[in-house]
Amino acid sequence: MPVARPQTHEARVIAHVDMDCFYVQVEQRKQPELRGLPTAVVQYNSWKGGGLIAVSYEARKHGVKRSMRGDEAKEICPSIQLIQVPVAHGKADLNSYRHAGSEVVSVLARKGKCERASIDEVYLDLTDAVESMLSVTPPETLEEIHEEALKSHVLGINSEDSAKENYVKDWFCRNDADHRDKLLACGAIIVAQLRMDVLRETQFTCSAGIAHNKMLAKHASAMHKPAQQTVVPASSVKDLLASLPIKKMKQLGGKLGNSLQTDLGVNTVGDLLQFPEEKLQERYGVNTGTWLWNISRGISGEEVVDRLLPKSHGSGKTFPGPQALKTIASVHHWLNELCEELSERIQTDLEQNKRVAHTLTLHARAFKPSDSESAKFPSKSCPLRYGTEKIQEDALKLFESGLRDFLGCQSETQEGRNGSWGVTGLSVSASKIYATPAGTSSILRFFQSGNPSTSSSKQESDQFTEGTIPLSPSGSESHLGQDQVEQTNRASSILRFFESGNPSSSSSKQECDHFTKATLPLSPSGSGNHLCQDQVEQTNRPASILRFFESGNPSSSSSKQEYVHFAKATFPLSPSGNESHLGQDQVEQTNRPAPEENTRANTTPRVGQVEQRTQEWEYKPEDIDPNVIDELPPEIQREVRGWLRPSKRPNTSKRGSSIAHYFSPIKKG
DNA sequence: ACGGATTAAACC
DNA sequence: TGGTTTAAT
Repeated sequence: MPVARPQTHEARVIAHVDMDCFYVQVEQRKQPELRGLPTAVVQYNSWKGGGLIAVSYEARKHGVKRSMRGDEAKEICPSIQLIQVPVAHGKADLNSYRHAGSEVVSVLARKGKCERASIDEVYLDLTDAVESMLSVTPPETLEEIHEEALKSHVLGINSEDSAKENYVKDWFCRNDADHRDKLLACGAIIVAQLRMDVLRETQFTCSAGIAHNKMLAKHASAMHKPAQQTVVPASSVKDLLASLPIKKMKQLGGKLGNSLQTDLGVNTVGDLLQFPEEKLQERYGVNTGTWLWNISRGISGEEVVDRLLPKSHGSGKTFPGPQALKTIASVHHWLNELCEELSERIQTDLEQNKRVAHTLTLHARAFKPSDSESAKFPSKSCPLRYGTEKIQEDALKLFESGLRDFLGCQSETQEGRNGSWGVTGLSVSASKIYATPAGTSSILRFFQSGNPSTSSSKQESDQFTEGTIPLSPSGSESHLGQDQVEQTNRASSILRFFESGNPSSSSSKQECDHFTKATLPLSPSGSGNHLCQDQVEQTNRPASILRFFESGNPSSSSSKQEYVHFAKATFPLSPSGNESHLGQDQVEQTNRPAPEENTRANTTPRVGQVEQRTQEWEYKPEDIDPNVIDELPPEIQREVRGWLRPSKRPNTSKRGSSIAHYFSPIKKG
């Protein structure tokens, strides 16, 4: 499964950024009075208090863990605040978290290559940014390094707690430093800045790891949480891996890791070192064997790919035990719900990112009387046609087809109650998503209003566009009033401090602390600094990022507002200069390109829509299907002819026509 | 027959 | 290719 990749000769600087209990933070931003309290996000409140999917660090200290039931959590930690995941279409609705994740990506993508690894994690390749920093302002020339960077944990440097800052600073600024260490030091400074940017612009804290490859960075980011960062110098890799349990290594959490333990007696990554590459290869194959040999030495050539958007969208739901669906009608109902959500998501993707999905896939889990365990419900896929109704129709067809396969020649497969098959899980997903050509224009509008043929789908689509679903995080931060200007002025001193350049003067630092304390009371009682307190105890030195949340004096009643305004008002002041007045909606745009970054597209995407820098696919004029062009409205035909060529019509047995299918992507180059 | 809902990617 | 399997969060 893992694939060995050659390592590039040049030393890279890779960061892994991981949001701290992300869903909790999202909910706490919506409801700031929850900040500092033991909090968990829970879904499906009905049964045993629902299942926890995110737990705040305050709650973790009481032993609350993910995948616990709400009831258990209450027993262990009676004061815990349980927040329900929003529900839409009769199922958990993760849109607000997706959106928040996009906000974060928008900030982090400003330096170097950025890969969205999950809803709350990204990898960054900072090699270029570091190289240029090193050539202009290497750490030893900086007259001051920001506190947050100095709070980095650096693996392998020995230090006493009291003097640690100095150790880190010394490590950063050593003249005799290994070149690779200098690279990492710059990386740490850049990452600290990015994390502060994230906090300032989204109100979320995150943790990070900085190392020479993805694997090491990933491990590092988890070592000190929350709101801290960890550096892995090459010299400390060996010790780090020597004691790392094999199952904790990415890709080894499952069967392969088990096999390593039971078959080879390997319990730590270090234990792998004694096996010759050939032995590993003959047991696990060339690829996996080589990969294992490499990772045990901290070698991993896996590249950070520039991808800010997901490659597929899915919507699913389980129907455990007694809830199993036993009639076609009930399957039909839930399929419709799932398809509705999926349709909305791909529609949004189209509108915001100009991407078109090409494949619809249905997965199901089911049981039947006869052979009780082994048989699996087959996945089925087909060309994806835009429009909720079409998706619903196709998904049902796929299900029925799958059910026939599943039941074989078993007797009753028809309407109404049945023998006793039951469906315990359903999901639909959209994949093979390609960017449409950069040129926007009428073709997109055409897509956006659904399918050409049916007027009903157009209606639906319009309806949706008007906002049946909340696409922006409903929450405190979205309303920014007329007093924005005032706030902007007010925040200017903070900006100077936070803004990357030079946190030089000590006066500006003071100003910042003062401001922070005066305006950021997060808890009504005046004891709003639980998070910080906890951290102090735990680490004995609160990161300055945590202090951001500290509230010395919950002074004014308007303080909460001020806080929100602060966060909103400061971000648009990126050094780009062209700050026109933003409407309320556009305030949410956080990812304008930084000035020095010329590699970026010139669009200014919104949050929730994330800019793709590289156009991996393009459409060629030869791409049009002559059978279909006539179905297009005349004014569009001209345009389409410009950049499409005919493609084989997928699966002619499927009736109906999806415009999407007349676009066949051509690999660039 | 509860750790749910997603995502990704390798394999055949 | 589509469909299956593994894995991670």
